[in-house]
Amino acid sequence: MMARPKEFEPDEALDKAMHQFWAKGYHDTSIRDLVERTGVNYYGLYGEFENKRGLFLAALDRYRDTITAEITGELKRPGPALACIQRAFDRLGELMTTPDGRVGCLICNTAIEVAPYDADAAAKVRAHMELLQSAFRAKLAEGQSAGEVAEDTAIDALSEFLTTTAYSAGFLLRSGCSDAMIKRHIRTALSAVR
Amino acid sequence: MMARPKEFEPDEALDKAMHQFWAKGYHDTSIRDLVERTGVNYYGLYGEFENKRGLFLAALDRYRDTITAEITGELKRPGPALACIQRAFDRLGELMTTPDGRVGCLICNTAIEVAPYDADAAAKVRAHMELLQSAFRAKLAEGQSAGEVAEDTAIDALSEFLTTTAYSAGFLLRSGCSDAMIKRHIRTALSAVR
DNA sequence: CCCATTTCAGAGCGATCGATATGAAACGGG
DNA sequence: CCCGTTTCATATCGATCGCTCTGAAATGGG
Repeated sequence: MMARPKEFEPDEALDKAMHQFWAKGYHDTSIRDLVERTGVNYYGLYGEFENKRGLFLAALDRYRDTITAEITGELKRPGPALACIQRAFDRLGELMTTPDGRVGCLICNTAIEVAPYDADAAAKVRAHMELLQSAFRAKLAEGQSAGEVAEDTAIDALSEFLTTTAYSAGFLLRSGCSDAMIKRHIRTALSAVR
Repeated sequence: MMARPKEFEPDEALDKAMHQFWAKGYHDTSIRDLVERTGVNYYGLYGEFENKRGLFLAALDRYRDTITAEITGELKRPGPALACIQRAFDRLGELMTTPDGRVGCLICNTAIEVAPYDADAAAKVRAHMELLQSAFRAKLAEGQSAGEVAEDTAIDALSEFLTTTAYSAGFLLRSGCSDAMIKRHIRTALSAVR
């Protein structure tokens, strides 16, 4: 039997909630904020997700599947490894400013604010880092077999460094550092690997 | 005329409050938490500092004057610039783990959690970055006139990069990254400048 | 030895938190 | 065209928030 239909699209709602958490963090975002921003009422939110924390954890997954996917997408495109990696960092820089402002990276923010006291959030942060690292690693390995990355390059260490550098960029951007400063930081950091 | 004496030392109380904010962040620390941790009651806290936010801002200053002073102190000691800078990073790594755990850097945490929505906190974060940068810059200039740092080294750019790298370390430590991983990150980053 | 003054300990304030309960509204099946 | 079911919109819950107020306790001066 049919009944009254939902008036919201779960993915759209989750996307809006994600942006709210992204901009304001976990503790400074209230359920009322989420109801306002998503346009979904309490019943809908609590029915779709278990509670505030469940919605937050789902938002972290949504971030991985949309925002982070843009970064790893750049790394999966064909072409020279170094140029590709540079484009990934460029894209990263673009994605960290939204209509809400210079919000940085949701995973970075979560790592600082929530992860130390929430094992599930911490696990998602860690998984996210490994996802990013494996994307860098794959591209470097591809570049190596194509002969454009030196045979003796330590790919594991390098992909790890690229990952930590990407996270640093997210942190610095939200910190209020200028785009120019961040660009300099990344350029200097990447110069260590060429 | 005299009256009942205070039963707490303002600096001690501020120090304990600082550690609470350092570990738990601003929004997840309640006044009751602060009363418990400092051993100072509401009347004392609100008399000494204006309110929760005032106490927090005072804690940021306290952090600069105690913790950060340890880092800049290393940079002010005589000796070869590079070795000195390395020691400063070592000290930094030590200071970011406290009895509360791997708490990272209070200024980094504040930059992420509070600064985007609190102009005063943001100003303190910025001032802190410049403090650190000028300490690096002074040491590099000293090393340059001593002939151990190349004459054509761009000291401004380098001190800026050392600063952003130091902040990155604070971020990575709280993120749950292993000490080994952070050490590798710093070593790789610093290799860019030698 | 009382008194004015300050601090202490904690009760209590209105506001807001996350979460739930309630009644009206929107459907399709019989 | 009502009925069962689900969602919508919102009132409401107990708990906790930042903060203030209240009486008791602790001081030194007169």
